[in-house]
Amino acid sequence: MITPTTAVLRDQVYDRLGALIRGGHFSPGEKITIRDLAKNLSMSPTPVREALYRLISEGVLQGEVNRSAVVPLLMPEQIAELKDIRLHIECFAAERAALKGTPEIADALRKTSEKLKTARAAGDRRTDIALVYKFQFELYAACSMPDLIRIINSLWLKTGPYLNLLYPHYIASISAGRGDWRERIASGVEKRDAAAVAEEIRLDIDQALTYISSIITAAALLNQTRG
Amino acid sequence: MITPTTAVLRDQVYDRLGALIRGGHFSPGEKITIRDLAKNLSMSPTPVREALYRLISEGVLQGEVNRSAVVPLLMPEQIAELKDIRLHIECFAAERAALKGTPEIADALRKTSEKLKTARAAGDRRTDIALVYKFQFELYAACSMPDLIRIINSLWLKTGPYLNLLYPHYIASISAGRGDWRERIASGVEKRDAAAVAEEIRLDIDQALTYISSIITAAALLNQTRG
DNA sequence: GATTTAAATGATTGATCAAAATAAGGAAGC
DNA sequence: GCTTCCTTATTTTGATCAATCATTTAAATC
Repeated sequence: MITPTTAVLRDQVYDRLGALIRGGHFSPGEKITIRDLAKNLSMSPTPVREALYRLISEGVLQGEVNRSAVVPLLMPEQIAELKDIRLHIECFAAERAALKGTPEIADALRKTSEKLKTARAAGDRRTDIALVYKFQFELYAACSMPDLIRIINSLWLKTGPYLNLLYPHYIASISAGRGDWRERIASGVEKRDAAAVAEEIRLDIDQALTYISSIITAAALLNQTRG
Repeated sequence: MITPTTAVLRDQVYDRLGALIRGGHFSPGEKITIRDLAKNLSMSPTPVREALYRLISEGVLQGEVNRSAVVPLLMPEQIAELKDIRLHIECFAAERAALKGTPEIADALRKTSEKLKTARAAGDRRTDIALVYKFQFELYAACSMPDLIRIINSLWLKTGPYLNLLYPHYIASISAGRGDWRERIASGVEKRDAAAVAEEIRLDIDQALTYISSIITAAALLNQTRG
């Protein structure tokens, strides 16, 4: 997992918060205050504020001027935008990664995929989500484009708070419907079949974000009815 | 509007630095120190450090731990990566923008293009570069995808320090060779011809960054010879 | 040229300021 | 009498600053 223990406090905060957000530990609409977080992490407010500033500047968190940071409540249109962007950028990264694929990378992907199956079978959602992230970024890292990885990372942080919506129904239906698509990615990397790898990524992003969008829409309708 | 300047100092610093970087006012390899900049801007080091942190986290500036920020010296491979990413993302944005095009947007683009011609004819490089930026982001803004705009903005900041290399030779040869391509973009937006608009953007990015890359390579060879 | 010392510089802290959210109180209206 | 709304005071909280600490660069000395 990508958690380099940097000496610099603000980066530590950024990494830890990022892991929490990616893991779906924050709910949309949740408020994050500098002082509370600083107290929890036993440090002064400054590094915490700097980490939050970075997340806000990336659009991961939302922050009005002189106000707390909040996890954004995304509308279906914003989910659609994220889907659109992720489809283009991640399929691109997946293609490039596949073209530079090696047996070693394919093995690493298979190993991660196996661990993921184990965690999923055990119902360990935390590990599950972490390994989903690990698998995909092991793939993307193969394209050796750090600027691109950074962009994708930021996009994943934006979808992070909504990942919980996928469990358990969507996840179950997917493993029933699409079979072992991570294995197909691994073998695609082995064979350097860029189109096949990109197509698997495309399906994953498309289906997952479509599902999330429908849940959000349904919830909005329900709230409207309630009043 | 009374004060278009953001109330928050760190954002002011970020905006000002960003404008300077985009305008090519910083040279690759140039060092930026917090205290100097803070003194120049008459403020304490804190907001300056936060703005620099943001630029570093975006990959616009380079910063080792506990070291000053420097404008990165890009190798040809890194320019190639930037070109690759920009080609994919900006062509995507251009297509979407064209699909949502209106006569008003086309008019605005034409107006900016005319101003650009005037500045270029007058040899006003500063205005020239600013208007090149304005034109392209007026186009991209039409797609109404704020997350995408943010990504492209960060990519432009990375190429900013190398824009000066395009003047005056490349700029002259382009206006001779490709004619009024910005007018073709404007009319493409009018006709909602996504493919045509994307193709013009593709050519622009491809040619400009290929040129920059060749200049860097040539300069590196020269330095090597000198020893 | 290597080692030690001094200066420069970034990171972190705690204090202070300002703005916003919240709580409290009271007046007006039903 | 009760509620509602507005005003005011208190508290919370973010931004900024200045001081301190730690590290790195440079300067100086041997």
